[in-house]
Amino acid sequence: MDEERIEKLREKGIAPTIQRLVVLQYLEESTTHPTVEEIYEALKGQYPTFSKATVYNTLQVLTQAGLIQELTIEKEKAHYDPRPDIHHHFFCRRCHRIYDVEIDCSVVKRGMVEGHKIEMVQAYFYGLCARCREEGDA
Amino acid sequence: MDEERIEKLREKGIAPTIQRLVVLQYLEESTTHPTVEEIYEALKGQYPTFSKATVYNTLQVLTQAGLIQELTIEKEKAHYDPRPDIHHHFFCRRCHRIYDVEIDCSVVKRGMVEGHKIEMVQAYFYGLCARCREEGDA
DNA sequence: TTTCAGATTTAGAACAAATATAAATCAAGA
DNA sequence: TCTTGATTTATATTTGTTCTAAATCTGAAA
Repeated sequence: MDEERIEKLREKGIAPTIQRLVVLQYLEESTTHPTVEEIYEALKGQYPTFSKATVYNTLQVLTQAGLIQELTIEKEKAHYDPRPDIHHHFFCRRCHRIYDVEIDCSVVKRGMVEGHKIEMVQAYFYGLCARCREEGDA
Repeated sequence: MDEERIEKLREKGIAPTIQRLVVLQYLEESTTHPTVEEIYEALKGQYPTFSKATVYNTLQVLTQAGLIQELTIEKEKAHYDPRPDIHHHFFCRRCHRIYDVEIDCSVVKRGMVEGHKIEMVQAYFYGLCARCREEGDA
């Protein structure tokens, strides 16, 4: 069950502690791009002594290892995405949902822009999502 | 001299106070995408009672009016760009300079992605800039 | 087993950017 | 000149994040 995740961490030289496995699992099973707060709130029930500092530590370790990625789509707080590969995101100003968005960008593929070497990309679209557009107006 | 800027603010219904004109002028004459701190430090000398709160207020007013734009390219602090139109940015991990980047993106032009209506776009490239690449290695 | 060393977790303090508040100041019209 | 509303200002507060140091865990060595 956790075997895959354990292996994933081991490959990156990260000790597969319970806390790390639990955070990674939660993130992998989520589709909402949760914040630290949301992850912490969701998990503290199951693991009484679970600390918010651990969530911060773990997300940093996983991000640096390239297993997940951090989104700064909201100025106030970071969101986390279980997919580490380059893809884009849409933020709905009405419902605040964050959607993955697949765009085939030649600049990204080339890995260069105006002489600068691209190592990472974050592209954020803001507006009204399909769901909210159907529901109400504005 | 300030006539243009005064007119710019008036058109948006913003009272052209000295503080606002000064912040806008500083931003328009800069190419570094400065932070609140940098703007405040640069201007407080000339205007003794100038307050950091005013910088925050002013940048918010100008951003909402669509006269400038806010960049969340660094997680810790916001940067400001005198150009309100959609264009992209490159952040150098070595020198921390922020470059404007012009990309002709069909998705942006279309104004839609996967059914979502795009109202704003922020695209950030991270890596090693041309200047730093020439200089040293890594 | 027991001991030890290093890594990890934890709680809480500290920090920094940003926002909120409330008083002071300013500007324009009556 | 007076009044009113907007703006600025200094300061307090909030909030997400990082830092710190003690506690805990884990695995290897004795």
